[in-house]
Amino acid sequence: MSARVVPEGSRRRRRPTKQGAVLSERLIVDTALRLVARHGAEALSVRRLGAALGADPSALYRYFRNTDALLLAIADELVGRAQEGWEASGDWRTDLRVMGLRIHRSYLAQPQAALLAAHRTTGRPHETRAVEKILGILRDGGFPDPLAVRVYHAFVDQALAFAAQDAAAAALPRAAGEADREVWGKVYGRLPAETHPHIAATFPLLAADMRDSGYPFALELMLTALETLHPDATAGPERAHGKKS
Amino acid sequence: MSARVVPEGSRRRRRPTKQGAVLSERLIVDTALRLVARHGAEALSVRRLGAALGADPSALYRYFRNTDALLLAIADELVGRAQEGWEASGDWRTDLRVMGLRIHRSYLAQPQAALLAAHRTTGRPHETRAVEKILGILRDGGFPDPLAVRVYHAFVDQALAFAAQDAAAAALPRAAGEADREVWGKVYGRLPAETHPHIAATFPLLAADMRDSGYPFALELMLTALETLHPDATAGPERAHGKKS
DNA sequence: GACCTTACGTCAACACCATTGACGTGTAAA
DNA sequence: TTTACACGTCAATGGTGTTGACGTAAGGTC
Repeated sequence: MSARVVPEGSRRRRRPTKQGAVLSERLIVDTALRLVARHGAEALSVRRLGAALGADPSALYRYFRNTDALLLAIADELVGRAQEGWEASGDWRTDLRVMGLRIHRSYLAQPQAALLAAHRTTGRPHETRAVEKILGILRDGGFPDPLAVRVYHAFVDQALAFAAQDAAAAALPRAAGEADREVWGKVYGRLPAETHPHIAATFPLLAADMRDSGYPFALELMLTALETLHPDATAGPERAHGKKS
Repeated sequence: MSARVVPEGSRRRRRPTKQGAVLSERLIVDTALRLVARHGAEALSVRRLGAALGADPSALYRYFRNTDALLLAIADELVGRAQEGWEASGDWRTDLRVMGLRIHRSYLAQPQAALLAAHRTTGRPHETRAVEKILGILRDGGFPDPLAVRVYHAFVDQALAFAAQDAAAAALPRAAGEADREVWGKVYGRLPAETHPHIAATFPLLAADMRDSGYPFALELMLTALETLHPDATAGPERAHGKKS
């Protein structure tokens, strides 16, 4: 047994592999992300990652305790990427909308890792920074603390839940994903009006709508509702007052 | 190769296994659910399920083309359980609310299985019936078809996404789950106001709110927004100042 | 420049996984 | 009673994550 993993900070010996690669936590995470992006979620296995790195698969265990630890490292990277370059506009509607879509998009870019990350609380720097930002949008936007907190919770959970949901669809093995999509034509398209009148009546609309994620519309609905809950609900929309943060 | 699976309707020979079990689609799904409930999602493998049934693992392939088909059958069972005994009240707000909470609850009752199932489109009987019901609530409630379809999509995805999200938290290995919950006290509770002013200012509220699911509030927000979008919105609740989309 | 310690890449093995083709038994229909 | 074939079983294939043992070469020390 023994502790095979040496913490990244105290690494000193950097021995190249037989094929000449010099491994590092960073290189492994990046290679994994490239592998998934290029060949799909099911291509991410220890053996394949080893091959892509030009190293023996078991070498990875010198850097990560197990594949779970590797996926978490990848996930943390995603949280960071979602915030990269974001700046507050000062209008809470805009800021929430952009932040929600950013989270959703960034997770979708790496479905496999997203699935693992979306329901964990890591407490790592990227995550706390994101929490701080969203709370800031709401409090600076004029929501009183108790409401801001409830809204924060619903907003974040919804973004993460949809991200995971859509990521799961994207991470499905090719065959299973196609099967799911075919169900719409093969099953729902052929339900008779006698037994399923509502489906039969709206089928073309349904089939078209279900192709995309439901998140953008769900997000708009949430923003609409927040408009009515906001303390100055009577005031107009566009009013970028002084900002903060 | 060849078609090993005989459709459930036309089964005739029921030969007991060596250990005396008489297999059926129903028995297999029920056993799988029991297995998952008892030993966690990772205990669900063809081999273990075979053992639990008292049959050779490969016997399952006489009933399901592959493990994916089995998963879909499990998923549909959960959908069915969510609808059991439901009756329309005639008020679309009430009906949507009840339906959403039912789905959420039914999935949470089997967190491990829910995780495997919440992301799939099965096209099976229970699922189509649920789709028909929800579409019916919206169309009978007065939403015009194009809007009804969009709302249906957002509503269902929201319910399933939150269900999966909360199921995931409930299904986490005990150690990992506790670790995640501790993060709130150990990390978020100790962030200094200088670097994370918003978190520091609202921490007690945050820690309390994050203990429960965000779904009920998110669902209310969606219903509030739908009130605004509904054709006879003018009568609506107080401060819905003619927002349109 | 020689020596020592040990990090870390490699190898081989283990236990598990899903899936499939061939086989033969016993059931149910004729 | 006979016959056909449904379906449970067996064995094999090629995948997976993970680990213990091993040796080599890198880095620090003198």
